[in-house]
Amino acid sequence: MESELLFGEFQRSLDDRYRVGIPADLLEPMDLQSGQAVLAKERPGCLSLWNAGLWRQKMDASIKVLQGKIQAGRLEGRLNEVQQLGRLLSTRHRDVKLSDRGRLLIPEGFREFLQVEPGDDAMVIGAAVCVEIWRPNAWVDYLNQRMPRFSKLFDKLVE
Amino acid sequence: MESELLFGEFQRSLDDRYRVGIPADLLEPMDLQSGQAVLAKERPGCLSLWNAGLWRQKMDASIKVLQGKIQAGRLEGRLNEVQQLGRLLSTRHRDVKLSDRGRLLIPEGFREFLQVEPGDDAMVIGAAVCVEIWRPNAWVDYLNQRMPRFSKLFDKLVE
DNA sequence: ATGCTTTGTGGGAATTCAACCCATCCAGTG
DNA sequence: CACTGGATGGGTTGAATTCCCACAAAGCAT
Repeated sequence: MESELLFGEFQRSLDDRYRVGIPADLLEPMDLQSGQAVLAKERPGCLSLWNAGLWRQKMDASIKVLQGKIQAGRLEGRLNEVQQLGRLLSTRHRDVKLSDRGRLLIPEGFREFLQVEPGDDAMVIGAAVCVEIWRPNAWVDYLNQRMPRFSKLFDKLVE
Repeated sequence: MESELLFGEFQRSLDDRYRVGIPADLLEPMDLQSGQAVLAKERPGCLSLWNAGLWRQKMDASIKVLQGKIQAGRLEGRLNEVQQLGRLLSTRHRDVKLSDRGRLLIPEGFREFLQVEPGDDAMVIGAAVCVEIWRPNAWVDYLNQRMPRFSKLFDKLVE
């Protein structure tokens, strides 16, 4: 299904209406059907943009696991937690449609999460299976914290 | 495949457009196909430049493995980790193409990492399997710190 | 219902930046 | 002392990105 992995780091700026241009290098391999995509809240200062089909796969897999656990009675006493999870899942993502030349309008509710103002810069990052949009600050913080463990993670996934 | 090892230490200056000339003594043995190369962030103050083919041996092979695993669905439940790895891979290296007489344009994002301003000097070092570009400061610091252990390392690798 | 305001979309103009190419400068050499 | 090859600087072109404005759609108040 999805063949190409997404890589690359780009600096982009938001225009006065909270739009970012997604670079062609990342947009093409994403292979969006008429611009249909899913935008998700990843962590404060970071959003992720998914091919709608791939997102569905990802969600289905998680939901299947959850369903299995419920049926096995393993979450018996924790139904309220499941309910809470369901609630969070609802706000965590939203369908979006990229306009003409691959421009993404960051919707209300996601702007605050990303903590950006119109005109601010943003980093657009290829994250193998999706594209991420970072507040520059959050990005460098993340790198400083996470880069040291890079090779361990790399080995784990490749071996 | 690659036979010649790269050695030599050269001082070069960045012009006002962030270009460095790679000395012919290093460029020739690198044997780049139409200037195709890979630039990687080695450590703050140091970038490394690789023959694209050699880099592929080093890294792309692993990425192919990863890609294969994903397509086989073997990382279905671990997309998070793949995503995380992808992120880190994205900042770490970048395809570059050396222009006319082996001049390298240091791309946005690598300039800050190397901590250079236009017009600054840089050291261009043959590191056996690749060429490194150092901020002069970082280079002497590294030498001061590392040189004492040089002979031990030398013996270890040669014996 | 109508007009005003806010928000999203499209696209053109302006600007920035890298690729390309050539000119100059300098050192080493015959 | 002219010549050669490498290093550096700079102009021009062309593409990509940003800035900005006009238009459309939706929401709100009168």
